Amino acid sequence: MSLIEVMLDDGSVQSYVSGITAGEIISEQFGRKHGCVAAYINDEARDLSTIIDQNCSLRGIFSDSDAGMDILRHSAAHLLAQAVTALFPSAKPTIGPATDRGFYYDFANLKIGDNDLKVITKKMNELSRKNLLVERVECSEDELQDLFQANPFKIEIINDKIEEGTGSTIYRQGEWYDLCLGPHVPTTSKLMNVKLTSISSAYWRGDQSREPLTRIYGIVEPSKHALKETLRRLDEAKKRDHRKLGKDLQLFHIDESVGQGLILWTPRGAIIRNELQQFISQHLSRQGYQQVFTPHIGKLDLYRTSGHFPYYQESQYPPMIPRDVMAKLASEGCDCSQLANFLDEGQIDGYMLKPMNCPHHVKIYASQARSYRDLPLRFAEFGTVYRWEQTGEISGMTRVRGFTQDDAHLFVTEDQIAEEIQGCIELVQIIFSNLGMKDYRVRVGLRDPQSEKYVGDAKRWDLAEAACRDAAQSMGVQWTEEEGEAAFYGPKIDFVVKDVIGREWQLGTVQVDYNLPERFDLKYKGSDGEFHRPVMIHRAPFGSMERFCGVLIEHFAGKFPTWLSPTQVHIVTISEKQADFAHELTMKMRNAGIRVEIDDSDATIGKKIRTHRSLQPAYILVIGEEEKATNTVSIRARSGIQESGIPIDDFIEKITDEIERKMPIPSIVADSVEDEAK
RNA sequence: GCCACUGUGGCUUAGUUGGUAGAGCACCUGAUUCGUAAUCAGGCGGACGGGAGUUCGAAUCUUCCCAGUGGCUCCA
Repeated sequence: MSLIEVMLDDGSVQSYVSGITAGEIISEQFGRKHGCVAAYINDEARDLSTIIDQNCSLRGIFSDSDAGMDILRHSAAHLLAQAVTALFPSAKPTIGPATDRGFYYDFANLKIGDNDLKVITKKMNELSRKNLLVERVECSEDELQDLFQANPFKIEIINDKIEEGTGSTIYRQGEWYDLCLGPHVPTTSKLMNVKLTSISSAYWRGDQSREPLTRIYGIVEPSKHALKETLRRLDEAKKRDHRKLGKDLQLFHIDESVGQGLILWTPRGAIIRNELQQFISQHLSRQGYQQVFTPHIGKLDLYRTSGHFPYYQESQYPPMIPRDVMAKLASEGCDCSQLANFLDEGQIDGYMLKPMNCPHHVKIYASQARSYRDLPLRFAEFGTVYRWEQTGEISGMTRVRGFTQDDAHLFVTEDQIAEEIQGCIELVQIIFSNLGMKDYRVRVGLRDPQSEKYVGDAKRWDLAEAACRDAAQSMGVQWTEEEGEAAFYGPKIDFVVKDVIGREWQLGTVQVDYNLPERFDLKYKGSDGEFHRPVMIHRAPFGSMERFCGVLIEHFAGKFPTWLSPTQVHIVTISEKQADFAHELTMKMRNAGIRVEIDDSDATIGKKIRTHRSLQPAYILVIGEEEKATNTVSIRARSGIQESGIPIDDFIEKITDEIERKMPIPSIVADSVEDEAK
């Protein structure tokens, strides 16, 4: 019996009898309830059942770490597949990875509904309770072929992923086994606290031409308490979903008779949008932007030149063709496919809802002879664009078919690019920091070298991509490069944030474009007397007003800073006797530029508070006999904290200051304490 | 676009095996004038997303369309 030396994670080196398992060492170290799911052996993640027979380092992987949760989730996916195949023997498991919030498993040949989730969960719990040992088994390729012969998906993985003649491992729990590299939790009892959340679909290997699969999503936590907590958090997140809050707070409306993905900004929402636009406009004039206005439509030929119509037809609203042209075509017996051909070939022209503002701005540039002395030229417009998004993709305000970009196009010389990108990024950062949006990532979107969808030559692309990289680098924040995330005309720097349910949305964006100037043959006269080609920079710090507001609603959970609150102050009276005083007060505050709403109805004060707080004004002022007598107000913050006897002028001065300084949190009265309705 | 699920008055929602819809909030009216999360009473309002079908009879079954939700794919 030989001894081996193991270095533990506290740095100490202990001797053990060779042949001990990793799990046994961990149990010695942390006790039996160690909450450990696997271990790093020489920094490699392995099962707790791994036998230690030589000197090594050993570090437990606990379920409170990302790596630990990953293993727990992956194991839960196995348990899910075990339960599903037990209940639906014809279902064929394909793959089942962990995600950063839970896990899923994709099955072929499985048709289930929501009700089945309960049954499957029950089965999972039952299997979990059996405390099945999760065993790793090394198999040769032939053995694998044999074990999975009934499952063509697994066979495909074996054939594709496993090197000829090397074999791999399976994990076995009870009767069930799956092709897997592991590691996994030691027993199924670790997987008691699971919840299956939804059913959806996917395609085998993400390829629409391959088999459709049924995907089951779930979450798992190490303890009952943690599961409950996670479910509660998910529930909380749902409450701040902008689609719900948008309705509750009367910020926007989507009406099916207007159209899918078309936002109707209701008065309260319009205020928020307007404030944001005014806010950015200040910075635009400071940075030397010039405002322009352009129409919502343009001729097809314009978009033929820009490349939008030929390359992105399927994501645009269909063209509008003049009536007389239609009538003539009809009388000639023209069918739809001929019509499409005529449109493609440019034999007939029509109009299109603009998918982007740039062609219009390009035409403004081209409307005059430009000299290098004019550059950079910066044309800004809150321009509304229309895009034919796929039906299944449209969602709330974040993915829509008509939206307003806080757009601008900068026409610059090559050596102005870097500085101008800097200015654009500064705008985004001003917005984000002002609104306290810290949780975002920066992505430099590059072209996918495999794809044909991009316009322009490679040399230009290289230059533009280099410019974006340099700009990102000089920002001093973390950024990543992603191939295939470029616009079709150029690379870009995107600011990406997550919504409450974890979906990522691109907000601010800065894009470098060598192509449109080329396509439209834009020029400026240089100091050398020769014509040169300007470079365009597209940028939208908010991205789209719709998407930005959607994300912002969730960011603030509907509790906007005072300057953005649709109504900043709600005045409620205790009784009819203070009505006159309250109206005077309202007028006084409105004259000071404060958005005030008044309620002098005969409802009880409790009722009024309840009604008005649901609209989340920054402050509610309660006006009773005392306030009237002393010319003061009683302030109630969203937190429920109140302060009485504040002189009116005092309050007006403070709130005006708060609004002007765009304070992120109303702070005349403490807003920090939450007393959520039960 | 694909897969699954959902769709009842402005909002939230009940509606068992098919027999022509119940409620709360909101709204209106009356009473009440009451100090900080819902005063009391009465009333208006829906043929159940839309069309077609099965049936003596459908919100409840079938089918097509529309919209929403969760995903997939796609996102200039």
